[in-house]
Amino acid sequence: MSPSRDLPKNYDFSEVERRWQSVWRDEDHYYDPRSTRKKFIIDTPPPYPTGTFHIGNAFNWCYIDFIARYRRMSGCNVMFPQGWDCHGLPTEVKVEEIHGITKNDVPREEFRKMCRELTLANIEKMRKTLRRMAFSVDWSHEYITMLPAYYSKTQLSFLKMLAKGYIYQSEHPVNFCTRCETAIAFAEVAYEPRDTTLNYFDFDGLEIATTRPELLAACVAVAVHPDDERYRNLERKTLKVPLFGHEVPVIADRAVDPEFGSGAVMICTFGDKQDVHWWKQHNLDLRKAIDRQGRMTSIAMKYAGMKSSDCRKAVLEDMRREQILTRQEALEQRVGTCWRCKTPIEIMSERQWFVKIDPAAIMDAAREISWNPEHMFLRMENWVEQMEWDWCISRQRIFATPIPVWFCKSCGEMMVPEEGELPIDPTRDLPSRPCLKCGSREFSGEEDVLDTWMDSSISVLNVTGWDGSSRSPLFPAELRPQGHDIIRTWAFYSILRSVALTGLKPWDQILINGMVLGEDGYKMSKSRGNVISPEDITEKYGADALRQWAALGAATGSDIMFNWNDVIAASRFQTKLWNIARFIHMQLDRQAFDTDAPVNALADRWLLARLDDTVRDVTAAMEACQFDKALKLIREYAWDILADNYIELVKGRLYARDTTRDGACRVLQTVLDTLCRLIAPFTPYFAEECYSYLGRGSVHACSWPASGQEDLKVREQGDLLVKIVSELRRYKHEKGLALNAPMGRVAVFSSPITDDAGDASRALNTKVDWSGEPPRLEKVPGELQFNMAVIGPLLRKDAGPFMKAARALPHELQEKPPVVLDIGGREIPVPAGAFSLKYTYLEAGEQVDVLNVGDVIVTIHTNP
RNA sequence: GGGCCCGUGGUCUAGUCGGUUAUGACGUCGCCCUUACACGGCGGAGGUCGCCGGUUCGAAUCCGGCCGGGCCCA
Repeated sequence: MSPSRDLPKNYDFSEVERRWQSVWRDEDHYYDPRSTRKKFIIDTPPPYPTGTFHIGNAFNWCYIDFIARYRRMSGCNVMFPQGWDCHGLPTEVKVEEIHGITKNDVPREEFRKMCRELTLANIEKMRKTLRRMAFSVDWSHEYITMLPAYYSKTQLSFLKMLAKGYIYQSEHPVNFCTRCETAIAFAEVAYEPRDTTLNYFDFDGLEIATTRPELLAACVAVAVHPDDERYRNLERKTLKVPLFGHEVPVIADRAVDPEFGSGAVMICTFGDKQDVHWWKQHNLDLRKAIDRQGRMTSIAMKYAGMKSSDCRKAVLEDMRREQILTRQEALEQRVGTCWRCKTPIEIMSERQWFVKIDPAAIMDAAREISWNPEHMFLRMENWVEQMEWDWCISRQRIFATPIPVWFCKSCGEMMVPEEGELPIDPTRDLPSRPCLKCGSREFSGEEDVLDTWMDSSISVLNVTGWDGSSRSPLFPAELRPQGHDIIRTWAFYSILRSVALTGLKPWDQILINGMVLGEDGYKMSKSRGNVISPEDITEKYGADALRQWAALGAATGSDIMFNWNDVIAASRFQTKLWNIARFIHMQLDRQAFDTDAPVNALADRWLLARLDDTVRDVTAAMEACQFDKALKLIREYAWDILADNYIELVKGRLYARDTTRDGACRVLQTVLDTLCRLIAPFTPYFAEECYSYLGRGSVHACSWPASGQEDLKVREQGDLLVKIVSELRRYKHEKGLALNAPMGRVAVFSSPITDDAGDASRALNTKVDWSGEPPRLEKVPGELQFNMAVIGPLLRKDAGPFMKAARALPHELQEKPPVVLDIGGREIPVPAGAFSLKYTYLEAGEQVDVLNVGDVIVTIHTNP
C-alpha cells in the first residue's frame, strides 16, 4: 500500500522531528550479541553529568552518530553505548553548595548518597538532549561509573594491576591541591600566568633570589652553577638559613641558571619540580613546611599554623626588619594550578598510590592504533616522552571509587578482598578473613579513593564485557572517538590500562575531534557571553540543521567555530531537498508510468551515472570519517546535478503525455531513494520523513547504497549536454531573453551526442539539431591549448621548449600534430592529447552566433 | 624555550605527497514571481592563496627563513 504522496508545501522540522522521535524505538539501536554480522564497537566518551549536554559534547556525538548510522546501514552490528563519568570534585562542591554543608559535616555514606542523587537527576536532563539530537544510542549498554556494576570493575582492575605489580604505594612528592585537600596527577595541573615578586635577600653572606620566601623553613640546600666564578669558594661549605638557623649544604649543579636572579638558588622541599630533581639527585633532607590544608607546620617555628600566604608576608616583613631583604623585582611566571579550582598547587611528599608507567609499552600499543587525523599521534608521543613520575591515583576525597584494601592494625599487613566480594568500601566493610600474616581481626580500611580517570580509563573494557579473568571476544573495540583536549588524559590512561590488563591496544582506530569555539572565535565561556546551547539551535532550526553544521563546519579534527549562517544554510538545504522530493512525487503521481521502462535517454542515464559517482565518493569519505566532504558531495548532487541541471533539462519531457517520460520517472524514483539513504546518517529526521513517502519502511533500516561500474562515456556525454544547455542559457541571458523565451534554431556540430531525446530543445524552447559532422563554416585558427596534465609528467624539463616549438608550427600541423617535434635539435615524441587548436568561426551564408563548448561547436541562428 | 596545528575574495571555508581558468557558503550587484522551491533560478563583481627566498618546465601545494594566530607542554 502506498501512502499519500501529498507532501505538505512546507517542511515543518519541529513537527517532523517531534513525531519521529516518538515513533522510533530504542531496540532498533541495540547491539545484537547473537548476530553474526561484523561487530563495530564504539568506546564513546562518558561525559561528566553536569546537567547540561553542551555544544562541544553535541559536536563530538554528531561524529559518533554519523559513523554509527553509516556502519549500521553498511551491515555492521554496531554498539553505541552511553556512559556517565560521575565521580569527582565538581559534584562534591555542588552538593556542599546545595545543602549548605561541608563534606565533613555528614557521614561519608550520607555525603555519597547526596552526590549520587544529584548525579542521577543531571543524567536524566542530559539524556533528553541526546534523544532530541537523534543520537542512535544503544541504551541497553548505558553505564554509570558511580553504580556498583561499574565501580566493582574499577576495583577489580585495581586488584588485577596490584597483583601484577603495576600499582604500588610510596612516599613520593605529588602535586597537591590544598583547597581540595587532595593529591592530583600531572594531567590535572593547569599552568596559568601570575604576577609575583622575586625577592633578593642575604643568605648568610650570599645573595639569593626567591619567589617563595615562605618556604625558607623547608630549605635543604643552596645550589650554584659549577662554573660560576662568583661562587667558586663556596663549594662544600654549609650556610646558616636566615630566620631559622638550620645549616644547609651548598651544592653545584649544571641545572642552575647563572643568569637568573643572583645565580644562587635555594632548594626547598618542595618549591617546584626542579627542587624534586635536586632533592633526589643530591640525597637531600626532607623538610615539610606546609601541611595538607596549606598551613605552616611546626618546623616553621614562629610561623607555624599560618596560611602559607600569610607566612610569606610575615617572612618578608621579618627579613625587612633584620635588614637582610636587599631588593624586590616584579616577575611574571607560570604557576601550576589545580585545573578544577585554580588554586596554586604545592608539591608535597605524601604516602600515595601510584601506577607504574611503561612508556615503551604504551607507545607500542599507540602505534598499532590508526590515528585520525594522523598528526594527533604526535601529541600522545610528546606527552609520553616527557613523563617523569608515575601516575598518582590516590585522592583524598569522598565521592569516588574506594581503594579496596585494608591494613592489619596489629602487623600492618595489607589485605585485599576476594574478587567475588566486590564492590567494597573498606571504610565500612571488613575483610571476610583474619590477617593472613598475624591472624588479627582488627583492620583499618584505606580512606583514600581513586582518581576518576581510573574509572573512565576502563570504559572500553567495560563495554566489551571484560570480567577480569579472560579477554572478551569483543575486545579490542573498533573505534574511540574523543576530543584532542583529553589525549594526554583519557586516551593515554586508556591505552596504559588496556596494555596492563590485556596486553593489547584498546581500539583499532581513534578519531579526534576539535573544540567548538563561539561565534567570536573564542572558547565558549559564560563570562564572555558567547555560549550557545544545542537547545538554542534545535528550537530555531532543528536537530538536523545542527547536525549538518557539525558535519560541514570544519574538516575532521579541526576546531570549529559556531556559526548561525551554516545552520541557516543547512535548513535551507532541507527546504530545497523537500521541494525536490515534492516535485518528484508530483511527477510520479501525475501519470502512471512503467516501473520497468527502459532508461534510454542520455540525461536519464547521466543522472544515474553521476549518482553512482556520488555514492562511490561519499562512501570513501565516510570510510575516512571526512564528513564535511561527504555531506558536501550529497548537497552538490542534490542541488546542482539533480535540481538545477537534470530537472530543468527534463521538465518538458516529464510534462509530456506520452511514455517518453517513463524512464525519467523511474530514474527520479531511484535517485530519491538513494539520496534519502545517503543523507540518513546526517539528517535522520529529514531522511526518514522524505523516505516515508516512498512507502518502503524506515530509511534507517535500509542498506547503504552500493556503487556499480563507472560509465565514463555516459558521464562525459551527459556533462557535455548539460554544459551546452547552460552555455545557451547564458547566451539567452546575455541577449536579454527570458530563459523560457523562444530563441533561434540551434545546431550542434562535431558532437559525440547525436540524440538527447529532445530534452535540450524543450529546455531551451527552440529546435536543436545534433550532428557528428563538423560545421560548414569558415574556420579561423586561434589559440593553441595545452593539456598540462598530459605534458607535464611526460616531458618534465622539455615541457617549456615543447610548447614553444608547438606554437611555432604551421596551423595544419597544429591541427594534425606530427609524431615527433624538434626542440632545439632534439626530436621528441608528441604525446596523445598534448594540445588542441581552437578555432573561431565566421558566418557562412546565414548569420549565426557561434559558441565553443570544448571541441563541440554550437551555432545559433539569429533569425528563427 | 620545545612540540603540534593554522594563515586562501568583506566574513567563514575546501583544496595542501606539484599540473590548464583556486572550492563552496554567507554577504554584495544585475536580471528573472519559467505551473517543486523568491528559504528559488540565472548571471556578474570581488583573491599579490601571510611575507621573503629556494627547488622545478610549472608552487596555494615541496624545502628553508621570517611575521602573525591558536593549542599542548616546559
